Amino acid sequence: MKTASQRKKDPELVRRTLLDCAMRLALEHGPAGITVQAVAEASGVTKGGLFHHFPSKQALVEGLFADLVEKLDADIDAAIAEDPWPRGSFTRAYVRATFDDLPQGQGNPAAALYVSALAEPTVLRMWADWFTTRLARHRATDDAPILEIVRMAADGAWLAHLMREDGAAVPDAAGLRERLIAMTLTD
Amino acid sequence: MKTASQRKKDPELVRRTLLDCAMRLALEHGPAGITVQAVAEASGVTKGGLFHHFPSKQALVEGLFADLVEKLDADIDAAIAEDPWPRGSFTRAYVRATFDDLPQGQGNPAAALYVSALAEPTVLRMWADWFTTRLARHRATDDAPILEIVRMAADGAWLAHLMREDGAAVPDAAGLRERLIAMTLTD
DNA sequence: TGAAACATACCTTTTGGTCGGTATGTTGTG
DNA sequence: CACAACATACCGACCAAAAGGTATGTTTCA
Repeated sequence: MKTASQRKKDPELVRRTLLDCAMRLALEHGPAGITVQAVAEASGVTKGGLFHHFPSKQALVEGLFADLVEKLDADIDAAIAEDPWPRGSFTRAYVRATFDDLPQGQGNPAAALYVSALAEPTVLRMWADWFTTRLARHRATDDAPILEIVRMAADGAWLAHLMREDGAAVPDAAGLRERLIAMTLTD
Repeated sequence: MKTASQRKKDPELVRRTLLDCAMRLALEHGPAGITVQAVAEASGVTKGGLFHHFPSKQALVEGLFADLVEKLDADIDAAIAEDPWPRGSFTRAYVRATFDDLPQGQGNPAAALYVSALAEPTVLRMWADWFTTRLARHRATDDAPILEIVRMAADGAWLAHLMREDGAAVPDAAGLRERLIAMTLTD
């Protein structure tokens, strides 16, 4: 059986390319930058090709969102698994997942998450649902008000990162990260 | 001289109505909801009328942003004036301005600020400029890392508020507010 | 009366989306 | 193994609607 990369047509790769380009466009030009034309063109595919993979633009945005959430989920779970201290483990993982993606040159999944969510009201509700679900799961270890503040500060961090049009990282992001993590341990 | 409210035609009021409706639409349907057609219609004015007040859509969004920033500036300055303690006074004012607008039924200026900024890249830069300017002005009193964290947490607060499609307030927003303000004083 | 404050009508481009066709695979059958 | 039969992946042209914007009226106030 040939691997996907050896075949001439590789729909899985095209799909991923479409999602990647959609994310790039969202980060570069805001939510309005996600147009089927632009995404298809950037992916080297025609509009018809795009609509073969995603039945509508909303499905595309939802697919992008699902993709990013999946990655975020994996990152968080991995970070929790490595954390020996139960209390605040989810909050620390959330902070780590947010900041680790931050300085990467062109791709900031956490920021793209919000940008895509703001593009479609449907996705905004999906985002809210993910949050409440995940919070409920870790209520036993991450219910303290201080931890909530830390998580909100992490959100504010990539928001600040969004405002820098040049890819310049937030000054002393690493120090900020450590400080936030430390706040989850002094409880 | 008649006051504005007594005259039949009141361009100043129309202008404000346009900006208010633009904000409402941005909060309800995201950045994409702010179209000249929708804004004009919601304001009881035709497109031509809107283009009389704002030469372009970008000018409208920039006007909305300027309006919100002006209000935010006033709120912050007022809060600082009432604050007897210099250290962290700006951060406390920022927290207060953010949270006081939060539970209001339909208008959340802080959230609208970001939503409008995301609509046009130009406005995003204006937003960043305002932030750096304001930060530079209060560097003497609000430069501590803890204060930065508090401000970022405030940003995260209205972000959480954005996700609740129903106007329901964030649970225990008041408690959160007090806790954040307390954090600026334990330095 | 003349300038400001609007309305009406129209234009261009872009938007998301459809539809028929074609090339490329995959699968079943002798 | 070969070859039909089918399914998948994609292209290209077209479409109706909505987008932002303009040009020319008509009304209202000072």
